[in-house]
Amino acid sequence: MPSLTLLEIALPTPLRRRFDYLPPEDMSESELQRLSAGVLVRVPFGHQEMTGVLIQTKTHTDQNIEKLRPALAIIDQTPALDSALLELILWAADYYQCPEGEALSTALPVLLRQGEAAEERRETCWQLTTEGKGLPAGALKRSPKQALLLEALQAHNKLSRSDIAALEIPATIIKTLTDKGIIEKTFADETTPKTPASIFRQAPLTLSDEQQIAFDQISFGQFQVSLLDGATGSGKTEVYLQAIAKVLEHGQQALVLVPEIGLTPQTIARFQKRFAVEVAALHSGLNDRERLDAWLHARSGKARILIGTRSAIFTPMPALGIIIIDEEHDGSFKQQDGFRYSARDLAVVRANRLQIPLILGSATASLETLNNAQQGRYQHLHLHARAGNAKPAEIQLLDIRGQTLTEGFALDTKIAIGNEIAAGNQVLVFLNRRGYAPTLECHDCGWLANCPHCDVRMTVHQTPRHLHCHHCGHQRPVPHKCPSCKSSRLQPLGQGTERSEIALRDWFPNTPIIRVDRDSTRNKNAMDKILNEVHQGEPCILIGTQMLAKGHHFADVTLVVIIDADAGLFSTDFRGPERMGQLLLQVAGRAGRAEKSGRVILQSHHTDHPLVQTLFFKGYQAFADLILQERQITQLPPFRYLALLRAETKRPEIALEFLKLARHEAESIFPSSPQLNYLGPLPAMIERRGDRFRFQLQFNSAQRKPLHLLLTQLVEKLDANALSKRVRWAVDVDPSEMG
DNA sequence: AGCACGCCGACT
DNA sequence: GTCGGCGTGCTC
Repeated sequence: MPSLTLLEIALPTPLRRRFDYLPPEDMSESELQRLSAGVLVRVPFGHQEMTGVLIQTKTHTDQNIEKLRPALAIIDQTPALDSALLELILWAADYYQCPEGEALSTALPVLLRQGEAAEERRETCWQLTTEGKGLPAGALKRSPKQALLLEALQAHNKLSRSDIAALEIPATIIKTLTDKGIIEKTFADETTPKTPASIFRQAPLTLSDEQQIAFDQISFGQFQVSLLDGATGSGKTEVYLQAIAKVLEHGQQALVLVPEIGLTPQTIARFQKRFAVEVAALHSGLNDRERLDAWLHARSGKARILIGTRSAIFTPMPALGIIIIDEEHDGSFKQQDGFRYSARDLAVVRANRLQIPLILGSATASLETLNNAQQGRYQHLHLHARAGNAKPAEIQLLDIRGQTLTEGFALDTKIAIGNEIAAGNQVLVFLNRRGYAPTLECHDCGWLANCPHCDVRMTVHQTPRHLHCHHCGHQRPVPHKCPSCKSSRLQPLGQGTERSEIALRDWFPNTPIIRVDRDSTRNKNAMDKILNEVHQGEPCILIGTQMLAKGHHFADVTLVVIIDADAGLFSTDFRGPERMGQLLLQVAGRAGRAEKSGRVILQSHHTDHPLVQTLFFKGYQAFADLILQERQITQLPPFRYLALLRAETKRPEIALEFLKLARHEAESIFPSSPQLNYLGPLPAMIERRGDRFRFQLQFNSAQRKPLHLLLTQLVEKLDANALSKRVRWAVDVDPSEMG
């Protein structure tokens, strides 16, 4: 008698264990033998049904065999995840102390999780119905667009959605003709992908000497991490493109990760213009079906290049030959909830396992990466020259201590903006705070508009006029009278982009003022419209948040104004100064990119602060070295390894009690020592958020290994404790935000 | 996490 | 009389 085969499955629950199932009832023994890890399985779970990932088949279970239920179905015989990727995800779940099932489900496209078959969709097309075919040429004359579509279909038999769009026929016409019974939906013919004669659509550029030297240092076919260090416009992208060309020539695939706001149609177009191979993109603008399609194309090898944001690091690519991470210092590579992984760090692991090169590009590399380069673990490649012979911008630190500011602008700043506009140039004003003003204050009693659910002030917004909490989303009307003293003298306090926009409009009534922040670009295509307008090159003033600093090129901007260079200098988060430096340099880099030379004005109350001085007069490397020295003294990353145990509850005592227990347990596993020590429980930076009180316990270790060991044992202990069920808690390994 | 079951307050 | 509040218990 053959021994019973059981399925060990990881399910998307926070429960840190796997579940055993009997095979589906209709499954034959031979089919069962062929099952491999990574296959998706539909199973009953409690009163629900869910999709899990098969980890292995086995013959023994520690459960009562009577309790096992049969799985419902194997979704697809071919594994959704190949074994290398499955192992990477399981490794990451362990490293980040995240339940396996949760990690696996973050890594899988939503549709697969919902039980959809992992099949490529055939493109929908439209064709003429029998009735439609009976229509004479030149019919439907009264509607030119309808006639055009009819004519096109008479000529081409089948047209896809994009074919029709290319004829400038709106989607409503498709619906009208479908309703009239003239056309009908069908599928595209199965096309065999044609192998392009050349991988190039456009010949590669000739590399500069510096680019060539950098490129020559990249070794293919083996594990190697390169920090490609060069300012915006120094030609990093050309090095990426040629490195990609190299792996494509070997029949391999390339994975490119970019920051969340960096994945614009222009970015994708840049790769498509160069290469004649299929380029797939994974970004937040896609719907679930489009995501699955891009994912499937990468997995089948049809797509040779995949460009994506953070989660694209988990895409199966059977012939991956290189990983490139652009703007590697960007915070969006670390997920901030659920499975708190760092795509950049996992890229190092993935590249190492596959023995392929990884390129980390940045002009303002993270201190972790810089330190790795200094220690010789990564090679450090430099690109100094700015493309097109552009001169570096001239930096002016404007000391605003004691100066009268109108709407946040010093008089000199205002004059400089006016001069630049008069000379026919464009100006960029950077203020990293959206809304009209950070809060509302009562001039008579000092009342401040606090959020009823969080320990933060509510931001005043002007259009539409309301108070908005940027932490929980709570909104309310702006009061006419002070709720505390009934005074009507309520005034907005501080400066936001909306307010600066209004002030600039008032001062420069004949110049277009273009605001760029999350509010002004909320609508689809809003950003494209803005970019088009700016690229016309007419004089204008751009005012916006960090959205302006990342990714977009404004060739005609000759003056960059930074309203408040001090934000971040004294932040509670130890990474504040590092982030400030990266952001300021990025903004400053927007000036003078073309023939025109640029100028940057930084308004600051701390022009003589050593970090500010170093950053602007000695450069980023010196600035980074200064911070690194500090980090070494204060025992912080990258010299030490951190983890946080975060806990939140509606009643503060419970979260606090939970963390006290956690600390006690931690002490009993590893007594606190200089090698591995504990801090807390402490209240989070914003103690109450969305009506929940938040606390955290900090772990600081000289090495990764003991910290990981401690966390694993601690989580197990906590999981077994009843208190843990009454608390929303999570471990954050290598946290990027300490709040 | 979901989702059930289970025992106490204000309303169609 | 019910609808529904969230406490707690379970999921192979």
